Amino acid sequence: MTEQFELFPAAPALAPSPAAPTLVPSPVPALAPPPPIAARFEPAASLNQPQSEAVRHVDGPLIVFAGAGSGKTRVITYRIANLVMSEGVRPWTILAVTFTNKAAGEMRARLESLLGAERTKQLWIGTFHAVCIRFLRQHHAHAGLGKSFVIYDDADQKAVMKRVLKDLGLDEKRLVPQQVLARIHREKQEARGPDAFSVDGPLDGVILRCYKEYEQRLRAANAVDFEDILLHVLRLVEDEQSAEGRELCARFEHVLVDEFQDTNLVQYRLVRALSRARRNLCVVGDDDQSIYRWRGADIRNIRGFRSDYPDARLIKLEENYRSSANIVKAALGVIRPSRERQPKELFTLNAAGAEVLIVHTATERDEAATVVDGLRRKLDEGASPRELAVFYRVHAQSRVLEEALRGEGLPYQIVGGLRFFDRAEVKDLLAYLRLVENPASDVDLLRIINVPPRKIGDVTIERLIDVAGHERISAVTAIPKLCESGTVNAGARRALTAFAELFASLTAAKETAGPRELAERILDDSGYATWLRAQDSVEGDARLDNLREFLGSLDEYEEEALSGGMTPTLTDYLARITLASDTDTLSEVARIPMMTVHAAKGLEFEAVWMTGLEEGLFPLMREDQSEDDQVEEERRLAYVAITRAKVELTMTYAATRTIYGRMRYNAPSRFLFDLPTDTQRRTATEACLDLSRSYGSPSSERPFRASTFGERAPSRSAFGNGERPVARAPGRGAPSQTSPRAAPLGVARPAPRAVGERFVERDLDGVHDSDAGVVLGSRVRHKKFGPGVVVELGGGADPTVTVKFPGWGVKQIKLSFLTPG
DNA sequence: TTGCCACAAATTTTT
DNA sequence: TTTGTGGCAA
Repeated sequence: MTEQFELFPAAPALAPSPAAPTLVPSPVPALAPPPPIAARFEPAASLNQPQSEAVRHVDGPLIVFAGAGSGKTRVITYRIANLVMSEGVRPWTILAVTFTNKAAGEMRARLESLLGAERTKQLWIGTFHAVCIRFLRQHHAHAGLGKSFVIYDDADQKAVMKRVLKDLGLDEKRLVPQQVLARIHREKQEARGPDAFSVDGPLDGVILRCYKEYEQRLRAANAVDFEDILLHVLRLVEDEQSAEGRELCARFEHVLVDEFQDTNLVQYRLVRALSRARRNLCVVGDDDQSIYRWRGADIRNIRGFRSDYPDARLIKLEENYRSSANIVKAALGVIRPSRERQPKELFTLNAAGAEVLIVHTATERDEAATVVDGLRRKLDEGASPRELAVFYRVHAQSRVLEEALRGEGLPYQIVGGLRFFDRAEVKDLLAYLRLVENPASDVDLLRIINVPPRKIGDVTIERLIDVAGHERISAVTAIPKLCESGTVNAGARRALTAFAELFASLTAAKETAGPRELAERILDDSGYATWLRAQDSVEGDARLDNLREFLGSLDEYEEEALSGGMTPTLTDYLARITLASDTDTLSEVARIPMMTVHAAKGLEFEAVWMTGLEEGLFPLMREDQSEDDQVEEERRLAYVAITRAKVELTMTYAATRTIYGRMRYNAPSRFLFDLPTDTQRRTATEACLDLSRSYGSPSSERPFRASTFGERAPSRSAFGNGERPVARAPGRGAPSQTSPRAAPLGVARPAPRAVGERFVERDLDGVHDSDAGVVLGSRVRHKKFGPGVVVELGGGADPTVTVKFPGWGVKQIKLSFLTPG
């Protein structure tokens, strides 16, 4: 089963260390001799025609539309190998930018086997952020930054913004820090500083003030946020006056950008500038897989590339080697309704393979049990856990799935979610470390000045900030001043002095101790470890464990740095982990990966379970944006998810889903209707059938049942062939895919049953809409309020829905008071 | 100043 | 549902 779709022998498994993902190589030795020009580079595996062209086109701009599973990574790595081996391009003049650290690590691993470790080390490979950090460390002065500037992550940024709002006397209720930040980030992603901020909306004036203040505070703290990392470098390379900037732009003979559809304006301008000397810019991407618009990615970069580079060579990779024909067809069915696409058509020569399985389930628990059954079946067939994957749209869905897997004793790993480095105790320790490294960082001081509790209260802290603000000094240096000023009482003064002494001793220790030793001293001397131990609780112990793990990651980092011939420094380590994500650290351990669809980008699995295929959840809907734009991106997201699967794909949805304590009735996702009928097989679980029976037959006179789907779903309804549902007797009609085999019991299930019984092959007509004919967006009518639109679906025996009535506002109404409108 | 309690809110995706 | 926040008493 596996070989059929195997592209090429698996790349040697290079385990990136969990804490410190591989970044870009060590600085290039200026005197490195040019590599010997080897015999013309011939890739071991054969390339198809377009792939080969993309590898060998070496002069001038190039854009490659690489469909899902079309061998994109192979093209990029071979292209680089070809440049170095056949064209004699010096490795350190090649810059390859990827989207994730993981992708960079994989590319590096593959190149090592093609080029050898030495030459690979000299290449510039990394994410935009990783690469720009390196530039920025070199040219920090141009950006007005100190040498050991720190990177503020989301939480830090939020803390800064909270203070800004407070100090500007703004009401936190009216102006949410996160929203102000979101707006500012949008500005920054489009390379607009406060001076270019256009004041249009009513709140814009205030936001501009916040923006200015925020920027100023970051600068004062010698800190940058994620956008700054790129912006500072952009300013440098676009500065014609700067010799450093000109040098940077002249330095690269070839620039390659992977996942180009997900670049934002700043990133695009960056690569334009960095490649302007030779114009050897190669961008690779797929507009159908653009899923990061919400964080500034501009799909026009890829769609409009040729208007900026009219002479660019355009190559399309349209043959999919990864997935079965049925899966490719399903993916095409989902993406085809998309409005604006670059013309291209994915195809495959692979066998049809199994049909895409669609399972209708009763509840999210039932759904989870279904997934568990499927997973177990694959494992019994001999699949390795790492070849399987469970996807969901939002993290909130993961808990129920986790419980189900744990209940059945299946090993799993959540990818993404709460990052290890986001845990409170780890962040505390990090704050100490960063403060020692960079005493100007006030957010870090405020985070830990009273952690563990050392009797420095809010009042004292406020005074401290006042003093710091007045004197225009950092909060740390303000501590002695505050003590001298006599405005605080003796107790507070003692506490402050003790803290200042602690800080001084740690600063002194930094001179001699490495990062690891320093971290340990912090835990001991600050009383943090003692404090946790004294709590004597499960949580406290878990936190101690996490901190131990953190120390372990420091060990690993030090080891790695030393073996690479570099001195481990705190600055370097801190930058690494701020830019690391858990997706980078998908471990080699045999566990079933579970992740959001976003986290799945760029990965592939033998068998995939997509869950929560329901209107409102996938596609996920927010009210504040136009629906069309949202659905377009959700559609691409579904396309990405489907194309991750090589051999088997299962999609599930639940008739009722309890999320955030509220039960909701969801209609099946519109994407299910877009799947070609001849590539799919539909089933429902026993529980689901019970549910539909208890709600009466599909022909009951509940309002809306017939009309609603007609409204939303395409006329080519995949479900509506008019056949009445017929449940087969348990045990008899088990679909061929489910092996008749006893499954262990979860607590929720009453009695042992054969796995096959869960699935009853049948047509779903009527099941999905018999209970809640209303879908999100359904038009309804109320006697008093007139016509309205359903914005939320409620549950219960007498279902209640939330309806927006023009002129009346949003009301919660029992379904029985509404008629179709 | 701390720690507890009650209440409210907010729930996407991440370098 | 969980998580965070604010007020209050000790």
